[in-house]
Amino acid sequence: MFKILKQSSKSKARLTRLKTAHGEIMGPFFMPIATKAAVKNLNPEELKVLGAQIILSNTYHLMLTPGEKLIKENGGLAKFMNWSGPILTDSGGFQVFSLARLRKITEEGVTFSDPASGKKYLLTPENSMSIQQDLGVDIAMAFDDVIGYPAKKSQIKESMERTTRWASRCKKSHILKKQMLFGIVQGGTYKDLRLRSAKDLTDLDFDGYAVGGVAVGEPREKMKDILNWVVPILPLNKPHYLMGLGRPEEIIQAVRLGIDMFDCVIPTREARHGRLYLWSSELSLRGGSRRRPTKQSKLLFPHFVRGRNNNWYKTINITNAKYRADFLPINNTNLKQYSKAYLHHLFATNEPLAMRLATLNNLDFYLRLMKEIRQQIKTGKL
RNA sequence: GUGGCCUUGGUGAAACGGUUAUCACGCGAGUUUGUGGCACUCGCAUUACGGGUUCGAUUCCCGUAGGCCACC
Repeated sequence: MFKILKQSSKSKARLTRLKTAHGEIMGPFFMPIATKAAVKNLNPEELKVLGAQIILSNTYHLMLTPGEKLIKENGGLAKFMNWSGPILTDSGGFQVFSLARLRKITEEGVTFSDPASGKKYLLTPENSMSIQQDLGVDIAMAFDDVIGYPAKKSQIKESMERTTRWASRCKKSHILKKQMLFGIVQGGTYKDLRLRSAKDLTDLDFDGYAVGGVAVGEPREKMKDILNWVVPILPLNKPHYLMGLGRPEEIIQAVRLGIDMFDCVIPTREARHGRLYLWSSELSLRGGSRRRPTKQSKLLFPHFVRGRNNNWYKTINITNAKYRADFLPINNTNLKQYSKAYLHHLFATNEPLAMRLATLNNLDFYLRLMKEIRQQIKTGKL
């Protein structure tokens, strides 16, 4: 099911292959986010072309609309949305923490009301499992209790221990054999809590392990500490998933610390606000100095393994006035045929195509980044 | 031609003669980490022009320019 094809000698990075019911995934990999059964502005065919191997969707959103039963009736989430590859769903633990109103946590589960309708719902480890099994996804996540930062250690401990008890209940009610189930390590920024959580979850024997409760307001440097504590005591022969992260340099750092899987709203959400992720090598390509395609492909992938700085990529805000008359291509990969000035205009006039092109750019960047990471592990550079 | 009303950022509107001229949109620049496209932060004005009264004028008076309405 899960195989490590190569272990880096320079770091804890590994080149991996994960077999799922809907196909194989080469890791480390990034999952574009399709919260409500759609990656915003793109269709599944385009995701394939971009190189997406798997997408992430949400228990919380789909149970509210259209309801998991309807999707089950339609043959499962993949068929419902016409995506032929693997899907991972989040359990709803994070969403009831970040989105729901009037959240009440008890040992049984979480009651909350949907801000849109006002209706009350109950999410428990058992029905989170049931919903994810109805959706028929390849990877289900255990229902966890997420807590923000800062919080008292006693509260973090309580939520971590509850997460472990819930994980055990998830295990018991998970009967769909072809679906993998991942546990989620909690414990905030405390080493003893993180270690406890990781150990207890390992004892429950999951198909993969996620590090959760990161990027919930804690200082950024803490992430490295957390991964340094947790990853070494997770089973080596299981996938390691860092939930919700992150920026390109954070992903590379996490890969070095042994993480195989990522998801993040950054590329798609920021695209909708006009922020584009670009390779620095592309920005230095000025009009006039045309290069041959063969040389260009080398230029696109900088040796980001060297040095600590992040100047191998840049972000620009295409809505900035300085792009009004910038007739250079948006990028030199999948959007060479459109100029920055055109995209600037699309944002200025609020054309739907604006978000679409920006999303195509950012996902191309993220998925190429992952491809490059795999290549560099393969060739011993990372 | 005569009389009346009017002129405040890019746009539309506020401000009894009294702090740094307010609000919305727009524009300019940011924030965004297991997704609302939401939201938030910061910046953007010689109050049409020229005079006068006053301790102090967007506010009161006179003139000029421009706009709207009515009448001959």
